[in-house]
Amino acid sequence: MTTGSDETAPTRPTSRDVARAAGVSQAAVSLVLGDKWRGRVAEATAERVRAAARDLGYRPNLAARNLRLGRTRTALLVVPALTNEFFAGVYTGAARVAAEHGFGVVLYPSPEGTGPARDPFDSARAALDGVLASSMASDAVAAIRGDGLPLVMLDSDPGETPATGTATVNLDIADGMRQVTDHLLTLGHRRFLHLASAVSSWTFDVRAHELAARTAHVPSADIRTVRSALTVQAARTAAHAALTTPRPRPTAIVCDDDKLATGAYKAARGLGLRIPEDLSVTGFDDLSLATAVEPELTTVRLPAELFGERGMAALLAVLDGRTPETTALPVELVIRGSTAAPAPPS
Amino acid sequence: MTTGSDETAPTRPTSRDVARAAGVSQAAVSLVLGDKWRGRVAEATAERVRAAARDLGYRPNLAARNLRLGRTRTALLVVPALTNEFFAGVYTGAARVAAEHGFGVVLYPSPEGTGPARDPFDSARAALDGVLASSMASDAVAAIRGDGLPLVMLDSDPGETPATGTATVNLDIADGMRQVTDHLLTLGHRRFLHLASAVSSWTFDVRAHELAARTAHVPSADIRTVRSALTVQAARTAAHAALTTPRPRPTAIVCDDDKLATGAYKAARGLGLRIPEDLSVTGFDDLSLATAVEPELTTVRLPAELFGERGMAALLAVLDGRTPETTALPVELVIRGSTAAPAPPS
DNA sequence: CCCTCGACGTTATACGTAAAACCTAAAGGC
DNA sequence: GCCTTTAGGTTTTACGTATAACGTCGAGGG
Repeated sequence: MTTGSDETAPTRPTSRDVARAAGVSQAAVSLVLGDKWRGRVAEATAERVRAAARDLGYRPNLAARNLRLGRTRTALLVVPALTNEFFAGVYTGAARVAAEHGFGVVLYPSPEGTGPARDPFDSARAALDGVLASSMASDAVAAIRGDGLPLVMLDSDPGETPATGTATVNLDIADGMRQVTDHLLTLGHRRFLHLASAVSSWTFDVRAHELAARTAHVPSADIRTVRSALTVQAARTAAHAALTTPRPRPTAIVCDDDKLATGAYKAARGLGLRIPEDLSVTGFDDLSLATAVEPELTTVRLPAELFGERGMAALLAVLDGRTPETTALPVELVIRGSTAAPAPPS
Repeated sequence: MTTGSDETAPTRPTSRDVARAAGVSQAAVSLVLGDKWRGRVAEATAERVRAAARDLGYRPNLAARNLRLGRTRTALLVVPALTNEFFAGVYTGAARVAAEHGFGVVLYPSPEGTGPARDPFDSARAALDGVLASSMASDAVAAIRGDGLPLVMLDSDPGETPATGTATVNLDIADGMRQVTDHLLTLGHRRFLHLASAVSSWTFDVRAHELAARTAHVPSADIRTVRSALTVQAARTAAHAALTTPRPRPTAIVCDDDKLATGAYKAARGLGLRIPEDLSVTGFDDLSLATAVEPELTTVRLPAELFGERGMAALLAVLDGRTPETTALPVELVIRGSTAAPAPPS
């Protein structure tokens, strides 16, 4: 029924309404409310304007302001999944820095897995000034590149920075993996299973590369790799399959993130293996999951909020025409109960 | 250095540029690209326009469109925390329905805990048509109410629907809690610990009320309540404190959500209590955490995506001037390994 | 006494789009 | 032959804001 339309359309007041109420011109309202009235409008008049705005419940029309200014002071943060605590931290940091500069941050969780939806980015697109995107959400990023928006990639390959208006911010993933590998090597482990992410991106490629490089000059070191989707269930299945092949069983499972490690826990339990006596397990990210499982997980802590802060700072720099300096943020190995020396080959 | 400004400002092409390139008026471009050209523009001309738009890489200016149309086709989803898988599901459902109607959804994670930041909503505000808000993010909602935006509350008290342009969508939390309570009562439990959320909102109040109501007519039934922030660590501390008081130990812990239940697990383990032999534990939400812990958790599964779909449908109805019908969506008890009959009082 | 200058505003304009109102020419009806 | 209709567009306007450009009035200086 589109018939019943009330006549008193309660349309939101505009700056012109405020002007009428205060007995001034619309321009004066804009000056006062935009805090640019010093030496242009008398204090008494300004107060009258503010009072009128308050009375009418005036809220500026964002669309009009954005159109006039040619910018929106809004940035998009593209994340691979909403459930990831790590990206929650990234958001928090990014939002804080953005707010300090009068910017807002809007989230776009890239639809996972199910192939590229028809223009996966378009529906979420608010009017944006720039984009901060995780390298893990690569399918969504492609659509964004075409829009010519300033773009800062999170944890993408710093070597290739093709387009202008594009920058990269990184965590020192390589060093994190180095610390994990050295820790396990020092404990005496030689046979590794690498439970890797099925989605390929720089941040995961680095892990594999560093694990291989670090063990390359260790005699008798052996690495097997198995890939899995980034869920506990998928990891459990993948780990179970890998642990039941006839080959000599690995003494340590190195996982690309904590969810995968939790899957490894469940697979090990299912096979009657004790952690860490029969099998050491390491994770990556240090999510709350890492301390929820038993035993608590040895993993690599990432400075998520700082990462978000740096990313947003880089984006603001790009928007400002400056070139952001790019550094890799340090990460930290957290040793807990899931790693120990392997049982001697009896 | 704001001195170096390049002269070839690569400004985005407008519909007027497209018009020039295609040799038509700007209005014709708008008609063609807006798919309203049937019987108004010749097919050949339309094709010329589309080609020009493609060549120039034309993207319509959202701010201008929003201003012109007076609406943005964008809704805000206010969630209490980004890490919550439940709200990830809600988002997925809401985004799907929104997309079917040409709407986009933007997320606003209400800053948790640390008191109301200065206008917590303002910084994230894109130009919005309406808001979908969790009742758990109550502080942010207050700011939104003032803006006069159409608002649909998720899991808020359906009894009080004060403002116009406001509706409520609910899950049948009461029934979920009824099922939990009945399950435990049937197993023979009589002494309960209710590990409740420290943040108060309708969705949690219902749990407490139903637990009390359901056990009221059971002789010798006893309930103690302890509140905790919604994190594993806080829950562990709270549960530990409650389990070490001199009073007779409860045989079952009923938790307001799965995170709290995980905290209860850790507290129990720390005290040498076995689950479920010495202590039954129940959760709420059925997050992936529920199957990551050992033993897997008996909990209540919530139809998160359906909830998001219904919420967005209700918001779209309100925006359309219709009155959404309000129903409580069914929930389901999932019985796993964390509940069993209590040990006989030997 | 004229000119300048600062204080206090106002008027006018542009941002890019959508759509209502308008125009023109050719085809068709009677 | 004149009137109507229809296809195929164009001209114009409005959305609400920010700001550059422009007035105006009184005080003060020379």
